[in-house]
Amino acid sequence: MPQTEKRSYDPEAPVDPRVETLVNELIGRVADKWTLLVLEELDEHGTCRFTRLAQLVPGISQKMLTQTLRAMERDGLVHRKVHPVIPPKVEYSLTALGQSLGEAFCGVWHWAEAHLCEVEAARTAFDTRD
Amino acid sequence: MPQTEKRSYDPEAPVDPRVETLVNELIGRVADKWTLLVLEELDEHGTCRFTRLAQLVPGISQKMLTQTLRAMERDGLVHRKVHPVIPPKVEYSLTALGQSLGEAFCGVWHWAEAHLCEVEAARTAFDTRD
DNA sequence: GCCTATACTCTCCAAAGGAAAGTAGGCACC
DNA sequence: GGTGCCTACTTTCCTTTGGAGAGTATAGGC
Repeated sequence: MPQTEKRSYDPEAPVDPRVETLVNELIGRVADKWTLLVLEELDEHGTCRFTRLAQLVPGISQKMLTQTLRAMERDGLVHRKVHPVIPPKVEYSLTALGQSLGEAFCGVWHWAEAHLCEVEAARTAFDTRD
Repeated sequence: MPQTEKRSYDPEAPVDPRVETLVNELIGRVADKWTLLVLEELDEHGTCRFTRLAQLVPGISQKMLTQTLRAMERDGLVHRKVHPVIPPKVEYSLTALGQSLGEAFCGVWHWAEAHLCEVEAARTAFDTRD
């Protein structure tokens, strides 16, 4: 079966190559393991503080959490609210843009839940075959 | 505004923590920059050979292309057809599972195209503010 | 004076990733 | 018969990224 259509959206797209490059860069930036996991926890739990997020995201190091949050803030995905108190209090929350990305990734979570067994079956088949 | 619902799908989910862990692992595996880019090119161009993919995916090294394709094959996302001829000929194509993942990521491509300008604006704002 | 709590920041080391050269093996050309 | 080509990888070497754990600054409580 050949491709019936190139993509399921935007069928008449000639797509400017510069735009395609930029989109590829953005995907490379945003399709990061930690970004995705942080996005999900913020989407699920709402506003969170640093240490809460560190507990929620399984296996992330403090360094990566800081870096990921900074990058997401730079991209306009999260809002960082600093309360100037002692001890320091910083709250992170999703912006509207971040929430829209979360919704866009919804389909992927769905897919992962739905096809978990298939993937595992494919893995064991691959491992035993070789 | 508090969270009106925890996720936009599966509102009554208590979600087995073991499943959640597995899903997280799978997301971490699949939400990789190179996996995503390879998936898109295979989705867009259909069956491709190794060197063709290397040209299509901007900036990938041969080692990463090999590793990514192997991992995707192991996960049942791509099919690897070897023609025993000289010079060697190997064709890669998406399986049904791979195509379903491509469709799931559709929303993310959509999002990236739609919000590119917002992200760039947020970046320049962040960079000049600091 | 000392301890605590918080959000980082720094240092050191291991793992991942990129560039470029090497490999296998039949085939065409000289 | 030797040389080089073609493709899909490997291998090697080196840079960058990422993780573990300790350190920093600050003010209030004991």
